Amino acid sequence: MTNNYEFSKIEKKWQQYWQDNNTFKAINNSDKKPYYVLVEFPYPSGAGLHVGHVRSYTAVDSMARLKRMQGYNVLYPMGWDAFGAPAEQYAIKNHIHPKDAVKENINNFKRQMQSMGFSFDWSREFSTTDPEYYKWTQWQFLQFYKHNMAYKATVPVNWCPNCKSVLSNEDAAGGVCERCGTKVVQKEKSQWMLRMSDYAEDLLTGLDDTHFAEKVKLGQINWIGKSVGAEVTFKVDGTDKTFNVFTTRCDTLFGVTYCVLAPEHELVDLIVTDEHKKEVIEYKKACSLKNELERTDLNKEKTGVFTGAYAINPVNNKKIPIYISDYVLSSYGTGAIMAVPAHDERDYEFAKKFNIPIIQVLEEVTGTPKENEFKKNSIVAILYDEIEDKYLTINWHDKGGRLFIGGSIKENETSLDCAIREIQEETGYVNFELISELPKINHHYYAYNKDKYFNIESTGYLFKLKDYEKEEQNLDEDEVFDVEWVKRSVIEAEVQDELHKKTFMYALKPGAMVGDGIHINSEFLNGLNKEVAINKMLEYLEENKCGSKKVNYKMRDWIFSRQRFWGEPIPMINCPKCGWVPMNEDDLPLLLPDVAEYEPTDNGESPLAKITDWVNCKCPKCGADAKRETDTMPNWAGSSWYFLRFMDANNDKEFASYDAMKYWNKVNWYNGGMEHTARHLLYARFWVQFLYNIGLVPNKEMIDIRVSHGMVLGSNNEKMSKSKGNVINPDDIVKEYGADVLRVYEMFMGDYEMDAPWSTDSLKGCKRFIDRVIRLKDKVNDLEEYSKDLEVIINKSIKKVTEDIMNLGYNTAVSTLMILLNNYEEKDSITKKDYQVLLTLLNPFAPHITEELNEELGYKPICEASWPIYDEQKIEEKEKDIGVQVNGKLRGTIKVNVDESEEEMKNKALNQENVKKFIADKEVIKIIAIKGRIVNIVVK
RNA sequence: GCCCAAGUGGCGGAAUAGGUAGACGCACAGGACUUAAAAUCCUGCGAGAUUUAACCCUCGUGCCGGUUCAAGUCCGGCCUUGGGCACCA
Repeated sequence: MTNNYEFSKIEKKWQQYWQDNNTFKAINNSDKKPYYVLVEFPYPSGAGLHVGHVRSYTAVDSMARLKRMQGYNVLYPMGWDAFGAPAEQYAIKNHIHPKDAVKENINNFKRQMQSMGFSFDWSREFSTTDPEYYKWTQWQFLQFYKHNMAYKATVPVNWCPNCKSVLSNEDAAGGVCERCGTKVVQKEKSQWMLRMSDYAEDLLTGLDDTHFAEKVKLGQINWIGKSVGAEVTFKVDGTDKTFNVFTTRCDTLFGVTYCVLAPEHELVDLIVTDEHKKEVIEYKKACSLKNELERTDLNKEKTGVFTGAYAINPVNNKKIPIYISDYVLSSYGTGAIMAVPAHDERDYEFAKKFNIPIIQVLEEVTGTPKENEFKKNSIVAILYDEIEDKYLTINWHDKGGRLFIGGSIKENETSLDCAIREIQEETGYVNFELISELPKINHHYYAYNKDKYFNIESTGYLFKLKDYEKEEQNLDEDEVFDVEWVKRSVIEAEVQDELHKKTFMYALKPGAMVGDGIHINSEFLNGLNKEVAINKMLEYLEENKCGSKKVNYKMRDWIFSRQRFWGEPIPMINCPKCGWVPMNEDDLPLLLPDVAEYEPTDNGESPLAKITDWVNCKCPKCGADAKRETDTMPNWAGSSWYFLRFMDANNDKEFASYDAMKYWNKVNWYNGGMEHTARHLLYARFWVQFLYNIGLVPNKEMIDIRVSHGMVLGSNNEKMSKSKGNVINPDDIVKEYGADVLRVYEMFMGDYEMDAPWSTDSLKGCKRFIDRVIRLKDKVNDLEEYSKDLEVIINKSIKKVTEDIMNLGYNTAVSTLMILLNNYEEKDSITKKDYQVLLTLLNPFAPHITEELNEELGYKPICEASWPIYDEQKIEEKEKDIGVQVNGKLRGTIKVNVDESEEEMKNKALNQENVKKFIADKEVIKIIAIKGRIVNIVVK
C-alpha cells in the first residue's frame, strides 16, 4: 500500500522513451564539448550479468547522465569482448560454432543491461568477434609486422599433455593444469612476439600524461620493473674470457665474495674445470628438467655448484669463486651476477649455505652527527636466555633507560673479547656462547657523564646463555644500574636508544643489510653514502673500462600466439620460398572457418591446423603453394584498442577516423576491475603508443583517468560463486525490487573502490528510501521556488552530489540525498521546485522513478533538462556551533558567527558553564581559537 | 620474502587542510496505529560509571611509542586481514 507504482511498467516506459528519442546517442563532431566515459566491456559468459557489473556500470552511468545534463556530448558505449577459452570449450562439448554460443550470451547480457536502464549508446555496439571488428585487429597486427614490431621466436610454453593444450601462466598456476590437474610441462614453441620491451621507457614516462589513480600507476610501474644500475665486466682468472653482470648496487663491489652464472649461461662449459665438470653437468641437467614454475618455487632452498673457476674483481683484483645456481635467471640482465652476501638477501642465504665469506661494506648510521666528535669502537652485546625466552638488559633508570650491555673496545682487544669481558664485568654471567656477529652500526651520540659527542663504530653480538652461574660484577663507581631479564615485548616498548634498538632488530632478524648508510672496507668509497658511492663507482668503472651505466626492465616482449580456435587468426602466410609473408591488407578480414569440430591436435598446434582447406593458400608474394599461420591472437588483442573503435564504431574504411579520434580526444574516465589494472591497461597503452608513433592516433595516451572498483562479495564476505551458493542474480532483484532500488543500493553499499558484501537487508533500506521519495509527492504544493528554510540544505546537497559523483563518492552522494529527504519530511509541505531538485539529483542513480514523478509534476523529462547549479552564497552558513575544548577535551559548544573575531570566541568559550567548571581553580596558560572551527583552552 | 591497500559500534560504512569520532543506512529494543500481522510513524541505540531524571564524567578509531594546544587523520615500530609480484640482481 506504499504506492500504486508498478516498477516494471515505469521502467519499460522510460527505457522505451530513451530508445525512441535516441536520448543517449553520442554525436561525432558535435558543437558540444565531448565527454567520453568508459567501463570495461564484459566477456559475455553464460552466467549472465553479475551484480558486480551492475555496480560499475551504474557508477559510470551516473557520471554519464550528470555530464549530459551539464551540456556535454557524452559517449558511454558498450560492447563485447567475446573471444576466449570458455566459449571454445563450450563449443567443443556441444559441437556448435562458438559464434552461436556467443550470440546467445550477448543477447542475454544486453537484455539485462537494458533492464537496468544504463544509458549506453547502443548504436556503437560491437563484439571483438565481429569480422568487421577483427578485420582491424588483424590490420593493426600487420602494421606491427611492417614496422618490425612483430617477430617469431622460440619460447617455452606451459603444456598440458592431457588436454593437449598450451596454458597461460594463470591456467597453469601451481604447476598443474587448472582444468584436469595434470602436471604441466615446458615445451618449446615458435611464437609470434610483439616488441613491447622497446616501449618500456615510453610506457613509464607516458604515465605522467595520464591521471590514473596512484595505485594504478604503481601497478604499471611495478610491471615494467625498471632498474637503473651498472654492467660490470669480470675477467675469468687464468683465461682471456670475461663475463658481464648487471647490478643496481655497484657501490658494493668491494663486498663481492663470489659470482654466479645462470646454469644456461654460455660461458659455463668454457670455464668449468675438469675436477668440477661432473657436478656441473649434473646440476645443469637437473635444472633443465624443472619447469619454470618449479625453478621459481617459493621458499625453495638455494642450490648450486662451484665451477672450479675464479673471477677477478675489477676494483681490487681479488680472486673470487664462480658458481652456477638457478637463483640466477638467464632471462634477466646478463644471466650472471656478482654476489654481495652482506647486502643482498639471496646472496646472504647462498653464502651461508656454502660457507662463503661475508664482507660488510656499508654500515647503517644512527643518531645525529655533530661537530668535534670523538671517535671510538664499541660493542653492544645481547645475551639471550632460551629457556625463559628473555633477554638480558641493563636498566639505568633515569640515567639512560633500558639498554643492552655496551662498552668501548680497549687497545689490543678484539671486539668479541670486549663483548665477553663487558658481559662478565657488568652482569657477572660467565657461561654463554656466541650465536652471531651482527652488522656494524655507525652511531652518533652525546655522553652526559663525559659531556662529549661521540661517533662510534659499534659491533653487535648475540650470545646464548648456557647456565645461570655468576661471578661478582666488576663495576665502576658511576655504574649504578639493575641487571634485568626481560621479554621481547618489554624491550620493544622500553629500549629507546637508537643504536640498541637497531642492534636488537638485527639480532631478531639475521640477514643482509640492504638499507643505506656509509661505506666501509671500500677504499675510495669509504665514508660515502649509497647514492654518492654509486656515482663515484660508475665513474671509476668507466674510467677503467670495466663497466658502465645500464638500465634493465622486467617487462619482456609480448607472446602474441595462442594455439586456440576461438581468437583472431594471425594474418600471416608461410611460403616455402619467401618465408613469412603478410597477407594483403585488402584481403582482410581473414575469417575463422565455419566448421563444427575444434578438438585440439596432439602436438600442440592450434585446432585450425587440421582444417586443411583453410590452411592451404597461395603466397601473396610469389603465388606458390603456402600455408597460413594457424595460431590465433591472445584475448588481450581485441581489448587493446576497442575504446578507439567506439569513437567511430561504424567506419568501414578505417579502424576509426583520425578526425573522430581527434574530436573525442581521450577516454576521460575508464573504469574497470582491479585485476586488469596491470596487464590489460599496459597492453592497451602499448598498442596506442605504437599507433601514435606511426601517426594513426592523435595522442600518445588515449586514456586520461583510470580507476578501479571493488568487488561485490556474497553476503558471507566471500567471492560470489555457484559452489558457495552466494550468487545474487540481478534479474531476481530487478523483478522483486526494481532496477532503481538495485542501482541505488549498489551505489550506497560502500566505498566504490573497495570490496563490499551483499546485504539484502540494506537493499530493503534503499527500497524504503525510494518509497519515501514517492510518498513525499503528497506534500508538494504549487510554488515554483525553493522553500526559504530549505535553501541552504538544497544548495549544499547540489554541491555535494555533483562533486561526489565525479569523485567516486557515490555512497556519500546517496546519503546526502537521504539527508535532504529527511529535511523535506520534517516539513508539512514542500514546493514543486524543492521536489524537482531532489528528483533531478537522484536521477543519475534512479533514472526511471524520478522521470515518472517528474512527469507527474508537469515538467519536461529530466534527461532533457539541465543539471541544477548551486548558489555558493546560499551555502555559507552565518552561524555555527563549534566545540570548546579544555586541554584538548571537549567541554562544551558555543554558537558563533563565522567571521566572529577570535577574541569574541574566546570570551564566549570562557563563559560557557561547563567550561568554567574545568578552568575554575586552574591557571589558563593559553587559548587557541580558530575562526569558525574550535576553541581550545590550555590550563594547568 | 617484497610491494600495495585496509583495520572505526552488533553490521555496511561517514568524518574537505590534524579541530565536536560514529553522518547516512541496516539490525535490534520500546512505543503509536491495527482484532492481529505486514507496512508506516515516533523514541532509543559505542562501552562503562553515576543518577529519580537530565546534564555531567571516564574510556574509546588493530597494538606500543612519538610529534602537537589538539591525532581516526602526521611520524617510528609491531600485529592482523585482503590483493598483487614471485629468486628481476
